Amino acid sequence: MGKKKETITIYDVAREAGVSMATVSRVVNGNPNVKPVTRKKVLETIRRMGYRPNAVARGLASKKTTTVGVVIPDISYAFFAELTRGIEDIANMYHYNIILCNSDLKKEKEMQLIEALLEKQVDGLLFLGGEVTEEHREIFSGAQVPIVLAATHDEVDKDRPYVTIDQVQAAKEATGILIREGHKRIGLLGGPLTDPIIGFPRYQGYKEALEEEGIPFNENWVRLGNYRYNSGLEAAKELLGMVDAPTAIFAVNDEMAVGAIHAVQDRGLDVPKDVSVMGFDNIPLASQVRPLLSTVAVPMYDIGAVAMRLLTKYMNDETIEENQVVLPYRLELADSTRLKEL
Amino acid sequence: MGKKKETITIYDVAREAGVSMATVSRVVNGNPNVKPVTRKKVLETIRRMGYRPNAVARGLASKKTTTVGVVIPDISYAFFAELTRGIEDIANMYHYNIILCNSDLKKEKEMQLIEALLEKQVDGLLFLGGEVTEEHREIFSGAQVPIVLAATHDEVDKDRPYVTIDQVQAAKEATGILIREGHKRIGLLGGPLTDPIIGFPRYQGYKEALEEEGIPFNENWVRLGNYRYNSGLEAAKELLGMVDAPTAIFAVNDEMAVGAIHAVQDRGLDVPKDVSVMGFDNIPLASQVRPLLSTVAVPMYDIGAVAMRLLTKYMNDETIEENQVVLPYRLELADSTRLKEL
DNA sequence: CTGTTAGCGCCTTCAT
DNA sequence: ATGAAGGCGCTAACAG
Repeated sequence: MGKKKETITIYDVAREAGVSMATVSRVVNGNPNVKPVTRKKVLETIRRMGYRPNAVARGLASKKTTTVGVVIPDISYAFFAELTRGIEDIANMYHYNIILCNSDLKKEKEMQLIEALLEKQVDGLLFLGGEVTEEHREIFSGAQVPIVLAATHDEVDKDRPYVTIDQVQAAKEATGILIREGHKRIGLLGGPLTDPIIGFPRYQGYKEALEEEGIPFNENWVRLGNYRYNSGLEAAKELLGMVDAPTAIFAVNDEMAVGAIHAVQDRGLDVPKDVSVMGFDNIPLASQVRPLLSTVAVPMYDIGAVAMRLLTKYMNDETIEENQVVLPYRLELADSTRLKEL
Repeated sequence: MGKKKETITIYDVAREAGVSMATVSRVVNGNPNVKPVTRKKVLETIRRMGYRPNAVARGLASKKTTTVGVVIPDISYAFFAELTRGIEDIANMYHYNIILCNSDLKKEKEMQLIEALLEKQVDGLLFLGGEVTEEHREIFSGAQVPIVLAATHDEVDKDRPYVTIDQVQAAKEATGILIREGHKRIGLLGGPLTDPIIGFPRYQGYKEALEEEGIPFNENWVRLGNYRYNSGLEAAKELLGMVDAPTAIFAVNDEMAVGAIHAVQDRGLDVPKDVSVMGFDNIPLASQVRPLLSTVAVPMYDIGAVAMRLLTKYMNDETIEENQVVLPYRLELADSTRLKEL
């Protein structure tokens, strides 16, 4: 493990090949200004000596690391794992590597991570999923590299690039499905209302849908969870235990929605006959449950991919036409609701 | 975005603070050999100037990047996401960052990624989940940094550090549960038998369990999938359609197991009354299904955490007592099987 | 405790 | 098409 063999440098290769460092450097970097014969010779001695370019040295000299930082709430959430896959695929395609950091949505940790990433001279930064506060804006603006938000946006800095979906509208439409099924008592399994990215907007959409259709809004039918299965299960249990229990439940994410389905079933009731359930996100779980979950299909992979692509444009000084992208979502009506057509 | 402000270096700070670069460096790195007054002064001008250390330069000079490479099959698999979380947490604890790469188990891509990671001078490497071939051994042995395997091991190089579980034994015990429930016709939803890490060993365990108990092994009850939900669903459908259909199914991972549960239910049968189902891994999905899935609880997070911890020991030249760790697993008997006690 | 001095390995003009 | 030389920003002896 980790034998300290003498590291062989570009200089060694140059000497061995009878050329200068500059020439070796050119060959390594695919600079066309090298006579084919020379190139061949260098390439050969590189292989023979087992030379491996030192990207750190290159980074110092060229001021580019071909590495981008990714700050994400929690990779063990299916939603973010999917998104990260999109990021990594595109990064890989453009020959970037990603340094992945979990923030757990802790502001202090986020700051720390961003700082560390910038010290490591990443060529760009992707910030996912959390609220963008004044402190964020401060450190962002002090960065000398492009920063793109994914699955979130900045309420204040209207110029900050981002890629996301229209949360309010999607939640509104999802709720609308339940309304059009004829439900009057529609429960909400929400996230923290202090969460300006997911929790609040989706709650907002729910409320707006009710208002628009003149359906009474009942505070008691709103339960706030933490986006996890168990919180959905428990909250739904409470809802179903009420005398005027809801006949439909809109959960602001799929995990909670599946929890709700099971709460209904555990009570001996049927989904969607007795209670309709609508989710949000369309993580794999949505199609790994019975009945199949109706949900808002969020293009998770694409959000990551598009955000990363946008970042590469910044990093390469390409002209960018649209730096704030709102991706389309789609209602995926399956078996946990009764309406099958939009 | 990315304003090219003049980068301020350690030299600028030194000049401004009226000390030498060395002193600033000492302060930045927490070297105790600095008079408190001096330290304070330096710290102050650092803050005032907004100096941010350049980790790339530091890496070149110190030959340490405090970054480790992680090659993983696919972050969108719950199993690996969980594992990665363990890795990242420990990495973070020891002030390392991780460069995450998805290999999709493609050997060529793996080689490429490892090469790139080594060029980036990672201080160590974690290789997850795939087969270790001769080519792997070659590049591993050429690396000047420690490399540890997680959730896999090397059949040939008996010294290569790893952290995993006893796949065969676990599969054997899982199958044993089904046998002790009285089943004689036990189906297997396996992975590719060419996969020496998961597919084959778990198949092996299944077979051994049958043999030991004198239960007939029937080729027809063995279906190989790709570890995904749908492949489990489809394969189970086939099994259930047979005239001598199995009365119990052992799936070598949870996704396929849940697919099997649904295949049974979609057929109007009951789990576990008509068919028992046993999974493997204990990903969150196992407890987000009805009936709750009985499974082999693999300490995914711990595998990642322990592997990373082991790697830090190598990187810091700590004495390490055990460099090949076989973590314990646990049978988690829930509602998809009938046996409740071991 | 603090300063001086070499590099670390490579890129990048600038000559040739 | 190729070589020479000066950094990139920081760490690490080595003096003092």
